[in-house]
Amino acid sequence: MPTPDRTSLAQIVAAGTEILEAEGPSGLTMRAVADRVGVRAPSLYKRVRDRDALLSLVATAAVDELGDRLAATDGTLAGIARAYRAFARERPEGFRLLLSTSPDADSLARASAFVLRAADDLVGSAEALEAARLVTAWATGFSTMELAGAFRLQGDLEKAFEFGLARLTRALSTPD
Amino acid sequence: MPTPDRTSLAQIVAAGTEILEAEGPSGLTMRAVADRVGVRAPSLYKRVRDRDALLSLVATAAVDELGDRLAATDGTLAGIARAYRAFARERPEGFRLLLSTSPDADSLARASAFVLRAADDLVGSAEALEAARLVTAWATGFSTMELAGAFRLQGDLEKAFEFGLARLTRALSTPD
DNA sequence: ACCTGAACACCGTTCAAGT
DNA sequence: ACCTGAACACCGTTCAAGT
Repeated sequence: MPTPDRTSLAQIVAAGTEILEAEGPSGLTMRAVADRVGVRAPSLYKRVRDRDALLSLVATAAVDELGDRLAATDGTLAGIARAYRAFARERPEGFRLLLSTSPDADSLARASAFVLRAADDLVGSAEALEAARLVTAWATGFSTMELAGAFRLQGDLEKAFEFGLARLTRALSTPD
Repeated sequence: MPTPDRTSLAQIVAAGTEILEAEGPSGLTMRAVADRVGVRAPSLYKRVRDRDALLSLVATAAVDELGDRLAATDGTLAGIARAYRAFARERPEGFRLLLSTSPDADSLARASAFVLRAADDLVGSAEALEAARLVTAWATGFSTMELAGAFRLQGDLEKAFEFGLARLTRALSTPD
């Protein structure tokens, strides 16, 4: 005797995303997700293998959102870097999750492609990959440390970000 | 009637560090730590407020070890960056923990001072802080992404690291 | 075919009772 | 003064039983 579906995978991932951002990773329990979508915890296992798989899906959703934001920039390295940092500040838990969990490879590749294209425009194809990695690593580390409160020494964080961006852009646009 | 101490805070932190590196953060349970030091879990609460406090102590021990490694370099930005990455590769869980937990401020300041001094030698005191943040953010992001397996595109990671280091060093040694 | 209650093996943490 | 067993409120997950 079939039963009508009372939830869906998309609804579960959306609930997971909202709970993650509101309560942090430890608040993202199977029971909390189930509560939010209106079923009991065991029912989630019909759509998701286990909690780790749910975290991966939430991480993938975060990368997809990041990709959307990068797509909406002007396509320069500076625009991309600023959008990247803005995402980290507005979605701190999603940002941290995507660094600690492996999101879907295609979603990751899509977001990476924007950085790669911007790097290619600036330095040419021979060094595009290395240049993209330089900028991505810097923006990732800057955002990670900013979220962790690791910049304890005094000084203006905006200034530090723009300083880094200016120096990186100049370093990449000067050949050799 | 006093009882002889059966463990110590140092022993608990050391056990936590070993378990973290061997089993990951989810394996670092109060019962696992208690087992390793030879007491029952409730006894740990005589020396540590709760599991979060223990994680902070383990994170601080990791920063201290990082500080020791930075102290053993030649003091150039390149030497420091390579030692930083080596630490992340050899102590991946400790490295991740120190980014997600706030370690002791003094320990963090000590490790930061080596980077700040190297930056000062290269760019002078006016821009030393920004330059140190640029290099630290890059090394942090590079290591984070390397550990996360986020560099999925083909290409040599050693080459990407040395490319980044060379460009950063050049960008910082050229004034303006 | 999906949903549920009950159950299991784990957690972190508290606390009264021992020595 | 430290250590312990017992207990509590939580977890993730499984599974037989319902519809």
